[in-house]
Amino acid sequence: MSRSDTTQPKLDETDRKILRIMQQDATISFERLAKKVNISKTAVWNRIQRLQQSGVIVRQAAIVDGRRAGLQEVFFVTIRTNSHDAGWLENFHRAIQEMPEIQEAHRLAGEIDYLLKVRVPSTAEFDAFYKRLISRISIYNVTSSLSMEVLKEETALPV
Amino acid sequence: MSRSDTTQPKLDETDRKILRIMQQDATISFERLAKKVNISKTAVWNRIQRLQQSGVIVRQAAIVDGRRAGLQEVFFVTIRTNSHDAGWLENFHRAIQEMPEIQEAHRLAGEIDYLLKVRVPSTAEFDAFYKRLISRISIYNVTSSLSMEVLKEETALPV
DNA sequence: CTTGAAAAACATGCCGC
DNA sequence: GCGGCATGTTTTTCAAG
Repeated sequence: MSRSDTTQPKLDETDRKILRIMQQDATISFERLAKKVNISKTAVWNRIQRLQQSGVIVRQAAIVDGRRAGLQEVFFVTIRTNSHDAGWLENFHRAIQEMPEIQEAHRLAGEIDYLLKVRVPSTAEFDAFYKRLISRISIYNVTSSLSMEVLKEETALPV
Repeated sequence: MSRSDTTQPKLDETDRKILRIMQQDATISFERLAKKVNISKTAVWNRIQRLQQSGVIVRQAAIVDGRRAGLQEVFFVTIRTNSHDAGWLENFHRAIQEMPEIQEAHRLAGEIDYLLKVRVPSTAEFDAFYKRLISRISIYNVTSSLSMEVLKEETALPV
């Protein structure tokens, strides 16, 4: 199952401190990080190594401001479907992975089957995206909601 | 307004290449990055400096796997309200910023007023969060949907 | 924009405790 | 587990074409 392939390494408070700091600034040197969490440089190095190998730290990345990078609009797309066969699913999964405008895709419990977060340069571009989406997959019911205002968009997790 | 305080620096194709690479791996050295985008090390350095100062690159951060870090569950919370006065808004905004479980918050056009993405260790923890939320703000209608499966969760934007 | 140089800061691995 | 030392690498600034 999609939920079971994730082993959970035990994290102590020092690990979580390291994660909190590195989620805000991954350019910090081992030396300064070591001082902040009150262990040696070597120990910090070993812990980060372990956190990376166990997949807790996925990667270190530049966080880009969507609006300033020319991607002004965020839409949320809810999808209800009636075809739940394997072929439809595979097709749907492939479409999601292949369409870079789709930033997030979740299968939900309840009324709505799927929720997508979509980021595009403009509402006109969203319309083009929408047409491409519905031409690729058969959908029973779709609704698209424009985000008028982003109140919070936080990449750092509360570890 | 909340949408107009974002100036948009012009980005050329080299800038976008740099952003694409650094969104995947910010630990790359200037030298290797320079080779990849076919300009000099110094030029890369200057561009990155400019991208950071103009706010296109917000920061460089460790990307953490929520499940492996002990945050197993994702919920989406839709909110409809009937009180739109300034006091309610301020209170709501403060609650959103202060509750670290809330990773994203959007004001939507249409039926739903607000959409929250909430990340918690367990469904029990979500229940506790939910009670805290509705005790802080008066809400006309709320629905919470559990994400059964994360099909895609991409921090890199398609610049 | 480029090359090249140079100092300071840093990463990395090894050593003995 | 720890601290320190040694090596090579990287960052950052600067000069000059």
